[in-house]
Amino acid sequence: MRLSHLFGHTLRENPAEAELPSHRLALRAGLIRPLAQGIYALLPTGWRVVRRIETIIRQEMDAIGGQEMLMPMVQPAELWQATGRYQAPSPGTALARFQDRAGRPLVLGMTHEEVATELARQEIRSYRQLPCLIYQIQIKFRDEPRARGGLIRVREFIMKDAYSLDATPEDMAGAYGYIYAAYERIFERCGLEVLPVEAASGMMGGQVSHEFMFLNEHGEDTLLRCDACGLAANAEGARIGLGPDRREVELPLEEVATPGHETIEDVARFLQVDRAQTLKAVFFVRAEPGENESGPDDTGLVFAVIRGDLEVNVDKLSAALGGTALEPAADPVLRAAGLTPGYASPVGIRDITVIADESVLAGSNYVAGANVEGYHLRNVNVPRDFQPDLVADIALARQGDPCPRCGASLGTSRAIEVGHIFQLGTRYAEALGATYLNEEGRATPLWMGSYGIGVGRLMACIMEQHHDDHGLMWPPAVAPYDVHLVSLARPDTPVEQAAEALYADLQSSGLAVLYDDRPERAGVKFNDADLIGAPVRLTLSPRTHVEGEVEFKLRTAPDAARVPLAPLDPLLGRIRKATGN
RNA sequence: CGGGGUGUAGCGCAGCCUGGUAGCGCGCGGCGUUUGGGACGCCGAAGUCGGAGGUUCAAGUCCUCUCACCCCGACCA
Repeated sequence: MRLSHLFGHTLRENPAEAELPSHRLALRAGLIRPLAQGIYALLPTGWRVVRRIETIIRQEMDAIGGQEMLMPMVQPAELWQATGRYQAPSPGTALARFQDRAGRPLVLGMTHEEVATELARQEIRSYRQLPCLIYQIQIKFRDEPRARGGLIRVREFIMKDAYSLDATPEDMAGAYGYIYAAYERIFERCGLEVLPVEAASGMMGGQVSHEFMFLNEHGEDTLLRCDACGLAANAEGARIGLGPDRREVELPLEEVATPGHETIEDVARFLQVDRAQTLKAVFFVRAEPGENESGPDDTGLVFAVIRGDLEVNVDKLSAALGGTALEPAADPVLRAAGLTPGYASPVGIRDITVIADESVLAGSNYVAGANVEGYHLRNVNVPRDFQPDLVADIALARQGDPCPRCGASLGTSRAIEVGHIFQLGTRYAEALGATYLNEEGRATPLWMGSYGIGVGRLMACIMEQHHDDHGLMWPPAVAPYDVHLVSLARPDTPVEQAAEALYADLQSSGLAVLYDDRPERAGVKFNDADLIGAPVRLTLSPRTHVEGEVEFKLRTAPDAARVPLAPLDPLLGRIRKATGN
C-alpha cells in the first residue's frame, strides 16, 4: 500500500477525547474513527489487524474441530422470549429491540445462544451427530449504558462466538477444556498476556465459567488474586475462605438488652465480641414476587443471614435463588412482615425465605437480633435456633479476605475481559426444545457451552500491551503490515526507482508492505512509521543507495543495520525472521 | 440514570470572568528554498463559535432549555 493514497491519515497531535493509550494510538495511527458513542469505523489499517487476529482465531478454532458459519444479526424476539432473556432484567435495555413493517418484534443480536440453539434444534437429531462445535465471527450490538475507553467497551463490536453441542455433561466439560486450551493459544499467538480466572456467569446462566483477563489499570473488572497459590477470580463472583472454624460448645440462648445499638459495629463493641461472632441480617425483595420460586412465602421478601464481618454479594444471592432480581427492602416492608429493623432476627421467623451464607455454619454462639426493639440474642446456633431455607455462598469477596484455596490474604488487580467461556448446561436447549435421540431412542436436551472473544477489544488490549511513547509496536503475527518501507528519495531519481523496485519485489515475495512514497521530510516519515508500528522498517535513501544498501530496523530495537539490496534473499530472510512470514 | 468536565476552522487550543470587527499553532492549496527524526519564507482557502430561545443598541462572551462527546459511578460480556 502506498502511504500517499492510504485512506486514513495519521494524527500529529493527541485527540482530546482519548485517554487510554490504545484509544489514543488507534486514532492517531489511523486505525479507527468514531461514528457515534461506542460505534467505530475500522479504517483499512485497523481492518488489516482485525483480519489477522481473525485468521489466528479461525486456525485455532478449526484445529479443534470448529465449524465456521454465520448467524443473522437480526433475530425474532420470540426466540428471546422463549429463553426468558427478552423479559429478564439482566440484558434489559442493552438488548436493542425494534419492529419490522408488519409490527413483528425483532432484536439485534447481542449474542447468539438463542439462534445457535434454534439451529441445533433443527439440525441435530441423533447422538451420532455429536459432538459439534460451531462458531462465527459476527457483529454484535449491545446498547450499553456507557461505552468507554475507545475499543475497550463499545456498543457495536466484532465478536467470535462459539457454541458446543454435546450429549452429556461430561462431554460438555471436555469440549470446554479443548476450547479453554485453544483460547490460551489464540491469545499467546496474538502476543497478549492473559490470565484465566474463575468468573460469574451473569445473564448467560450456567455453573462453570472462566474469563480471560488482560491485566490493565484501566480495566473495568476487579480481580482478586492470591499471591501465595496463584488463584485468581473476578471479584464479582469470587469465593472467599471462611477463616478458622469457630465452632464451640453450644451455650443456652439468652436475651440481652442492647438499647440504641442497631449496627453490627455498635452491637459488637457494646457486647465486647468480635464482629465475626455476630450475625448480620440483610433484606431484599424480589423484583417479580410470587412466581414459582422456592420458599414458603409470597411476600417476595428474602432474609439473608451472614457472619457479621462479611457483606452480602447481591449477585451471588440472586443466583442462589435461581436468578431472581433483588432490590433492597425498605423498613416499612420489614415492619409489615413482622420484623424489627435494627434488631431483626432469623430466630422464630416463619413465612419468609431465610438464606444463610456458608460462613454461618463455621461458627457458633452468635449474637443476633431478638426481633424486639432494644434487644439482641446471645448464643444463637444453627440449626438449633433457626433453620435456613437455603445455605449458599453469598459472601462478597473483598481485598484482604482469605483465599478460599490456601487462606492467604487476597489482593486486587484491575483487568479487561477479552474472552469469556461458559458451560451453559441444558438451559437453552430445554427452553427451545433442542433435543437429540440418545442410544435408547429417547429425546434428551443438548448440553451446550458458549465461548466468546471480543475481537476489537482484543486488538485494543494488544495495543495497550505493545506500545511506547512513539507509537504502536505490533506483535508480528497481528501487525497490519510486515514492512514499512520509507523512501527518502527525491522525485525522478535512480533512488526513487530503486525504492519502487524494492516495493514491488517485497510485495511479490508475499510480504505486506506499507510504502511511504510521500514527498515528506525524513522526520515526518520516521515518526509515522513509529506510530503505525510495523515490525520492520526499511529505509532507502541516497545515502544508503550509493552503497547499494538499505537500512533495516526493528520497531522494537533501538538501532538500525545496513543490508545489501542485491541479492534480495538475505534481506528477505532477515525480514521473514523478524515477522514470521 | 447520578456526579464531574468539554463543545470556537480538519486536529490541538486561546478568547468568555469584565458583551463592542473571531484569533494562535499544526494541518490543507500555490510558489520558492530545504532534504536522515514532526524544515523555512511568501501568498491563500477554510468558522451557522454544538443547537434553540431569551436579555441587550450589540452575545463566542450573560440567562434558560436542549444536544453531543469524555471521565467517575450505577449497570454490563
